[in-house]
Order: sequence, then C-alpha cells, then structure tokens
Amino acid sequence: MSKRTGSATIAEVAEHAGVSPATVSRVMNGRFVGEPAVAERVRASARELSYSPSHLARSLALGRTKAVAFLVPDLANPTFQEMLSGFSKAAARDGYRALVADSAESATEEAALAAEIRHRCDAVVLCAPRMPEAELIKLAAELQPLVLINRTSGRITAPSLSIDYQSGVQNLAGHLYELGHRHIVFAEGPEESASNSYRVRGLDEFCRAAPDVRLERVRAGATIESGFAIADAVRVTGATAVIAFNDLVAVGLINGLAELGVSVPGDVSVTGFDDIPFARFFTPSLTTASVPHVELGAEAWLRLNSLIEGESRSFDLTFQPRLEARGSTAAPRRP
Amino acid sequence: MSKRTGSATIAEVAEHAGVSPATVSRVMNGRFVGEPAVAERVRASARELSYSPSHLARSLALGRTKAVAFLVPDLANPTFQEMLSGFSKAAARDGYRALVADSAESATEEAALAAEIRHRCDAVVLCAPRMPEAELIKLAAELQPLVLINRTSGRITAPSLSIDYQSGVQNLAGHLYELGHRHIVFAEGPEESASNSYRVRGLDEFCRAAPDVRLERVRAGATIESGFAIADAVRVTGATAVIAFNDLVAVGLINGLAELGVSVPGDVSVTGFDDIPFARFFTPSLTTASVPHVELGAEAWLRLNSLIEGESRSFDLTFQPRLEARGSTAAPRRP
DNA sequence: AAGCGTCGTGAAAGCGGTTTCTCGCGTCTG
DNA sequence: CAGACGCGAGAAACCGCTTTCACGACGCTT
Repeated sequence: MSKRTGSATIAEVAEHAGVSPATVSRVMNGRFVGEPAVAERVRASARELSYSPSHLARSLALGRTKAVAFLVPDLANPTFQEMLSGFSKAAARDGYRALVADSAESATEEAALAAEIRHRCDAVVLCAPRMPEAELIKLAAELQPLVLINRTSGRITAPSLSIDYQSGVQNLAGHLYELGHRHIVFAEGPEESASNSYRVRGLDEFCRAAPDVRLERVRAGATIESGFAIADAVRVTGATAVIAFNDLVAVGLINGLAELGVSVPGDVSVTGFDDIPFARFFTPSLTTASVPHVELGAEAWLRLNSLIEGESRSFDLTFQPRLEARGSTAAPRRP
Repeated sequence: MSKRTGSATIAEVAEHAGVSPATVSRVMNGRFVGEPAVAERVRASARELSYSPSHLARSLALGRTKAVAFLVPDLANPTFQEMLSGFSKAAARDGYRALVADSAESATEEAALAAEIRHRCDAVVLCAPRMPEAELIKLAAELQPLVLINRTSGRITAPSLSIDYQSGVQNLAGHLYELGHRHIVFAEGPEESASNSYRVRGLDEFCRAAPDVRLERVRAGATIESGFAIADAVRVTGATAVIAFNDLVAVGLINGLAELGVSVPGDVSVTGFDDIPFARFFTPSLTTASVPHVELGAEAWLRLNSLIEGESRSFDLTFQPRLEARGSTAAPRRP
C-alpha cells in the first residue's frame, strides 16, 4: 500500500462520515438530494481528510477525461505557441486541460504519437503540416473527435481550421506589385509542408494574372537560421523583393542581407507571414500577412468542444490573413 | 453502451484469442513467459481488433499516469513558452506527456488550479512568481513530487530551479556603469512578482557598492505594452540608461521612446532581461542578460523525473544569466 | 510409481470512482 | 387502518487494466 499524497479515497471519506461511497460521490457531484445534514456531514469529512476525488478514477468511470491533446510539429515556433496559448485558455474556460505534444523530433512516428496521446484524452487537435495525406486520412479515423489545423481534405470527416495562405500570399504579392516590383523571390518553406504548397499555388496564380512578374523560388525553411542562410542566394537573383515563407525567415533574411550590405527596404523589399507579436517591432517593421493565431487556437477549442458534446458537425473555417503593410517594403530603387 | 473509437477492450481481445485478460495484459507488456504460440495469437487478435490499451485504466491500475503538469502564469509569454518547449521535449524522451495550465486569468485560484491539475498526473512543475509565500508553502506539501521554478524557500521541501536575477541585474548595471552611466532607471515588473524583488534587491546592492549611481524606479510590468506606456515617465527622469524588467518591456520602451524622438542608445541606453530568441534581431539589438530557458525547462524535467523515480532529493540549481552586450547600450552622450 | 517442483495460465481482487437498482421506511390516501 | 407511493441511502456492478495467488498438468527424482 503506497501512501497517497494527502488525498484520501472516497471509501475512507464514506467510512469517516458513516455513509456509503455512493452518497459521498453524490454529494461531491451535487447530485445529492437527501437530508442536508448528511450532505454536510460528508462535506465535513471530506474537508477533514482533505479529500479530493481521483481524476483518474472519475475519468475511467465517466468515460471522459476532460483533457484534450494539442499536437504541433514544433513547440518552439511562436506560431504554434500562440495557437496553443489561445487553445489552452479557451479549453480551460470549459474545464478542460490541454495535453501538449511536439512531434518535432520524429516525423515518422507522428501518427503513433497522435494515437498514443489520443488515448489519454477526449479529443485532439492535430497540426501536422508535413504528414502525407494518405497517412492523415487513415489516422483521422481513429483520432476522432478531431480538429485539423491547416489541412483540409474532402476525404476526412473532421472540421478543419485553416489559414488562407493562398490569398495571403497573393495579397503580399499584390502589395509588392503595386509598389512596382516585377522581379520577386519566394523564399520557400520546408519541402513537405502543406502550407508551403498553398503559397506556391497562390503565387503561381498571381503570376498568371500578372505575366510581367518574374518569380523565382529559393528554398529556405521555417526558421530564422534558414532565412539567414539564403541571403546570398537571394541577392544573386537580382530580385527587388522577397516574399519569405514566414516572419522568422523574413527576419533571418533581413539580417543576412544586412551582413551583405543589402538594405531593406532600400535595396530589397521583404515580406513575412504570420504577423508574430514582434513583427511590428523589428526595424524595419515587418510587412506581413497577419494571421490571428490566438483566435485560431480558441476557435479550435470551440469546434472540438462541439464535437465532444456530440453537436452536429461544424463547418470548416478559413481565416483570411490581413495584409499589414509596414516598413520592410517600399518601391524598388529606380534602375 | 457507447461505441468506442476503434479500440477494443482487453476482454474482447482475450476472448477473441481464447485466453484470459491476464494473458493479454502480460503479452502487451512484454511480461509474458509462456508458449510463444499463445503470445503470437494474442498479438494477432490485438492487431485484428486494432486494440490499444486504455491509458486511463492502466494509469488507474498502475497508480501512475506518465503525465506531468507544467503550470505557468502566462502561456503567452515567450519566456514560459521556451521553458515549456524544453520541458515537454525532455519529458517526451522519457515517455511522459506534459499537461499545461495557464494561471493567467485567476491569480486567486492558482492554488486550486494547481491542486486540480496535480490530480491528473504524476508530478508538477510550478512556476508561480506571484503566489504569496505562505500559500506556496501550504500548497507545496500537497503537490509533491514538485519542482519549483524561480521560487526558493528553506521551508519548502521541493527542488527549485532558479535564475539568479540578482546577479543578472547586477551584471547589467555593471555594464552600464562601465559605459559611464550614473543615472539609471529600473523599469519594474509586476508588483507582486518575486523575480522583480530579486532584481530590486540586486540593484540596491549594486547601488551600495557604487554610491555615485542614482537609481530610480518606474513601475512598468512584464509586457511590451507596459514598456511602451512608461516611455514618457522614463524620459522625464532624465536618466541616461534604463534597466528594463525583461526583454518585452525593453522592446516596448524602445519603441515608446522612439515615438518621443528619444533614440536608443544615442540618448538613452536600454537593457532587457531573458534574451528571448528575437532579442538579437531588434534594432538596436538588445543588450540583455541571457537566460537558458529551454535548458531550464529540460532540467526541470530531469529533476522531476528523479523525484518520480524516488531518487534522493536533488539539490537546487541556479542558472547564472550571461551578459549579452549588444547594440541597445552605449556610453552616455557627453552632457 | 509416488511425490515434488516447475511451468503456463486463469480467476479474482483491486485501482477509485459512478450509477443503476433495490430496499426499507415514513407518509398520504381511500 | 391497510396499501400504495415516494424518498433517502446503500449494495453491487461496472469502467479497463494489472497483478497476486492458486491451480492443474507435466516432468523429474528416487
């Protein structure tokens, strides 16, 4: 018999109060309808033994844990941190706790990780931008209730919350176009990233509509370092503007360019994506497509909660990024 | 009988394989020693029924959940996000999941929140800078195994991981002193914050050693906004340097000062604290005291794991911030 | 060939709650 | 005044898994 940490069992409380465990349970859950004196006696005993019910046992009996998982590819990324923050707060308001998991290290075990964590809670929010579609489809079936972030598919019966990267990136391109840029580099994100291909698609479409634009692609990644690393590659293209995969890449790139003596936006304009909280505080302040990540996280909870409550399947929601024209973009230098 | 999500129960697998639940359990846990044919039959059944054990039930039977809580005052703060990231990754390596909770909204219910979440897992990391010591002491007793962050107390028997704010702030003050600053403002953090009082203590000590320094205190907070808001109050002091509570306050302040036409570090030097990932990317880059938050989070897990494993109580650990002299500080303008 | 280990497996008792079902008792009604 | 009814509370089953204990069968020794 291991000593428990201060909390007695329901049986002990029951004995102490001279009632049955059933009665204690009812009192603790507000389902008690008998004599007030009994209820008070139970409460007194509970207090005296500093009883608090085992969440585990309750969960098992009730079949619900009041916990939900939030699975992201990289907890170190501010974007996901914001979502998590919004999600966790929203869930807490309904008495749910968030279980976090970071699939960073093991892209291959992502599915297994999701399944494992799903077994610990009532539902899961899955943000797996790099998971192959086939795998995702199979996984989605066993994960429900499930909300997807940034992955839609007609073949998955789970609500998804997405960001319209396609239109966001078009807004940025349009902004640069209006400023007069005709030679633009897209600093691509991770190769397998779904959200990267949306951006590519958006830019391709933009180019079709604006044939006088010359678009090049340079592979970067999703981090500051990856942005920093491509500075030279960007410079040699001779482009007058860069659409970076996200704000991190943009920041890294701007710093990399600075080291090469290329000034932003004087020599080259740079845009980011996401509008991380610091975006406006860099110098130059970052022109970017603003995405309400915190709100998205909160909305993810609402969707998930509906599912948990068994409400009719809610529809997908797509957030439109808002163009934030700031200091990192300007008209190109006259040739 | 509610339909379960794909996963059968151990009893169903047992029946399907024509064995007892006990055998299934043993096979699933690698404790099976009997005929290999039986084990294979069980595994086949498990596969066929796509069985995966209920984590809940296991936890209840085993008395351990393989989950640990991480309680922070504000998940939106990059500092805590970094810690969480380090913590979560480290815990995952040992098969543990992190349960996060954000006490932001309810300082008063922080203790209750901690107790509640503690019941869902095996241990807890508590970061409660504003909790009154008396309350903390009482709470610590019921929370164990427990690791504290940034709170030490001889009267609490839990290991704690701390940052030596006192010496960190002294390094910053020393740096400013060497540059020639003699009139310094400390932009204070939240009133009840324990880490704020360490900083105050450190600065007081510094001033005793350097009587020619004039130190003033201006109440800010812990956010960018609060830094922005005190720009004018700082300016009217006429001080030549500001030690901000943290990097966020510093960034806000620098921007606020810029709006007033005060340049950093030309007119006023500003230091931050924490060295958030973006600190070096601001303009001017932020002179700050660098704190290894990710490492701290990881170390928190190691400590907690030791406690869970019942190893002898580990000692407290204090991280020494490292002075990062960057662009936001310079010699004061000649009068 | 009888006795004694050993080995492989199952039965059953938890883990700590919830909930249905039941039962005893007091009260209202005809 | 007897029977129905309602109400308060307990007994027991159950949630799904682990683990101790027991037991039957087999093989070994003498």
